[in-house]
Amino acid sequence: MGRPPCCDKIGIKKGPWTPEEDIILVSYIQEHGPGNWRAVPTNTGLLRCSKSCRLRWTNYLRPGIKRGNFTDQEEKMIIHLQALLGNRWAAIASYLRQRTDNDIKNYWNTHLKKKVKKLQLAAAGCSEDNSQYRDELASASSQQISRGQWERRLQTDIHMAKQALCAALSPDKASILSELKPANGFISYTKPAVQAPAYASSTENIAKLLKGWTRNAQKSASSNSGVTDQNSINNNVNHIAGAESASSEETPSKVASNSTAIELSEAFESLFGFESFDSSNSTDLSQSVTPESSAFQDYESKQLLLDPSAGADDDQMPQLSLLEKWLFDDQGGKDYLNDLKLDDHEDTDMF
DNA sequence: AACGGCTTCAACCGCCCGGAA
DNA sequence: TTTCCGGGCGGTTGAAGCCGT
Repeated sequence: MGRPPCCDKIGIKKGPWTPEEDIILVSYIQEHGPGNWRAVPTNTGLLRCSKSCRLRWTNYLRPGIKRGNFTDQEEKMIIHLQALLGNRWAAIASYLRQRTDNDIKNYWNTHLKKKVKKLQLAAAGCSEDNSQYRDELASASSQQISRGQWERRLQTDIHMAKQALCAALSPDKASILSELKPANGFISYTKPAVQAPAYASSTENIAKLLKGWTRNAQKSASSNSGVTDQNSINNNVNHIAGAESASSEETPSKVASNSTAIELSEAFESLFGFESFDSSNSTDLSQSVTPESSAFQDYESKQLLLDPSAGADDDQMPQLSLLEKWLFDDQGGKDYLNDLKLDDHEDTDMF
């Protein structure tokens, strides 16, 4: 039998993506959802390999991506996480929901690596005034302490999160639970107000591209014969934007979920000692901190992309989200902690 | 204005892992 | 059990932009 290869390498285009390709890809994912990347080039006619499509989506077009201008908190977070996890960029990215692993990796390589090196020199006795990051460096570089502290905080905060979830799911909150559960059987922790900007950011990305592209196209109109129909593309973008705004409509279940989502997010927010990195999303659990919740959000995002009203058939859908399963599954939590447990530690005074 | 070195970051490459056949 | 493939990940590359001379 055997499946056909991922891409036949013949006629596969490489290099920068054009706005037209972006729109085709976004339109396709808008309709079918992310995943099954192998089918994307075939179904869209894009002369790209499936990997390239996936990367373009995950690193650039995916909704909710924040680009450039890393905040101090994000910087500190990355420094901490890099010290803790090493170059596991995907793991680090899962704690910074608006950043991609590629973005973080690039930022580390171009900015933070130098900065940390510089600060290590400073900490070693140079007179240069780097007080802003000196403490940061000290905690990040003293890994024996920080790892232990992190682990303890994780354990405590996971416990807090579990308590919050148990409280939310306890019988006397059954009504909340039932309201929490959207038609597809998944509990939505996502504040509805957040979805719209998330999708919008994708549109904005493309709009920005188009803006630049329009200018470039005037310069080199003859060089690219396949991208002359600006109106159709604009229409396409408008169509996408329209679909996005439609998907952002507040549903009763989502509105009902807000209070519990906030309650849960407070537990999660403490996970790393400071609040959500984007103040506009400070209570958005979907911006929260675990790889598991990341997976959950990806799934939820997919569901929304596929069909905002999808999943009316409860019987065919899992009753617990990945996040819930993780929170309820002690072993899973232990495994996760074991992953983080890089060495023994003696510190005891964190809590 | 022209040139060369430096920096940034999107995209590619190659490896690995898990699941399906 | 083995093989194959899709997807994910980290490392690397190279084009484009920036900056100093």
